Amino acid sequence: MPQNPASSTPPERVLPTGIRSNTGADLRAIALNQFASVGFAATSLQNIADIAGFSKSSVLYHFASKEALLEVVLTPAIDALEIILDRFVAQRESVASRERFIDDFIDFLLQFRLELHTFINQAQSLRGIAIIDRAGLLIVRLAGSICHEDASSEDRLRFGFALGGAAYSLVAGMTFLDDAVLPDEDLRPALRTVMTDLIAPVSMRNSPTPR
Amino acid sequence: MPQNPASSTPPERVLPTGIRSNTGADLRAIALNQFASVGFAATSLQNIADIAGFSKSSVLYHFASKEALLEVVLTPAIDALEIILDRFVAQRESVASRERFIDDFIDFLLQFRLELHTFINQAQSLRGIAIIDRAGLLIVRLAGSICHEDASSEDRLRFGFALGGAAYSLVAGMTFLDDAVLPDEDLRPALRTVMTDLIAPVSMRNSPTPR
DNA sequence: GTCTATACTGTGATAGAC
DNA sequence: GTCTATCACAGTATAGAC
Repeated sequence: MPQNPASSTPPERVLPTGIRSNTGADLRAIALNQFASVGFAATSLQNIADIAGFSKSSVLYHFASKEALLEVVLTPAIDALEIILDRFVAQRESVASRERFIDDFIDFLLQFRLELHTFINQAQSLRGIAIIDRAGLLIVRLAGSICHEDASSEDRLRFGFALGGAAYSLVAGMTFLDDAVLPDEDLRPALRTVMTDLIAPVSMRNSPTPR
Repeated sequence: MPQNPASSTPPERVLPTGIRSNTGADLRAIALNQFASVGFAATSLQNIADIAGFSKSSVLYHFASKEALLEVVLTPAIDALEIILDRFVAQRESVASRERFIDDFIDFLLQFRLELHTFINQAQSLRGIAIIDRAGLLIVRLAGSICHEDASSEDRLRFGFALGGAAYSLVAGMTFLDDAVLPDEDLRPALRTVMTDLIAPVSMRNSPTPR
């Protein structure tokens, strides 16, 4: 899976000691965890700074603002999703292409679960921030690619369940059900089955929806 | 469906004019909408007051605090869920009882979609608030009743998808896909099919999970 | 690159006039 | 029941010392 090289605001440095000083990356990871768990609005720069062991001001040295931090944190995930979606729509519609998309999407889910959770659960309140709006357009495109114009109510609902279910179960499940957190090896085949049930048949059934 | 009568802090009054003054109920509705759409943390009392056309202080006259407002807003939904769950566990496990539970649960979803969305998406950040913790215990009970101890990873995942998918698709779908909002009449049968696919078979399949 | 100090805004909440 | 005024506090962000 090709990843876009050279993004990130503060470039990684290698100190004379050979130890990588990577404060920017650490802050991104901390911020992502907080955004996903307690929410963007409820996460303060002080909060992030405390966890990192720095002061608020130090955080604002690495990132111009809280919003900028959100942008940097979410961008890799949105980029990855866009690549997957582009590849999917570039192919002729077939069972095989849809299966491949599901596999790609599961890889995406497992790699960017916190980003997806952050975005899906808080997009409404974060409208206007560039990365959020961009991601919103992607979701619309995704929905349009999975559900065609003639998709039934049930088909559209299945798509919503796939998206919301994934965003929820892969992260928030641990809120209540700590033991429900599974290792990725167990998760992958299970996800494959459930996601296939939900979105593989959408708009590919040639039998009319029973009424 | 029996609803518990006489709760609510400020009792409804009937003015001499015959017009019902119902500020408390209005504020609850506004608060619920805001909590569900922009989030509890991002919703300020000023925000609620502006929409209601009152001042912050007036809001705080009706509800002791922002947290108290959340409690009042979520309690009817949690009460309703508890009743449904009690009824389910009181029955002998069977296909019929599970089908009845799904119907009950869909009624619950349609009636309390905003409350469920608020709770599911923000429970993590609202831990410690009584109503949230109470709801969390309910979810654990629910998961335990739907998924038995011997449930597979896939079964547990299906339950998570059912919960997260419902919380997401019934509310947040409108964030991106405005046209995806369906009238309840269309929604109910579609929900029934999808939810049944997801949780009806959990732990009731006697065939082993295919590998 | 990290810190302290500071400015400014907005928040939740209280007291008291009407 | 609603308001204005006020409070203490936390929030983001900036300036400047080290």
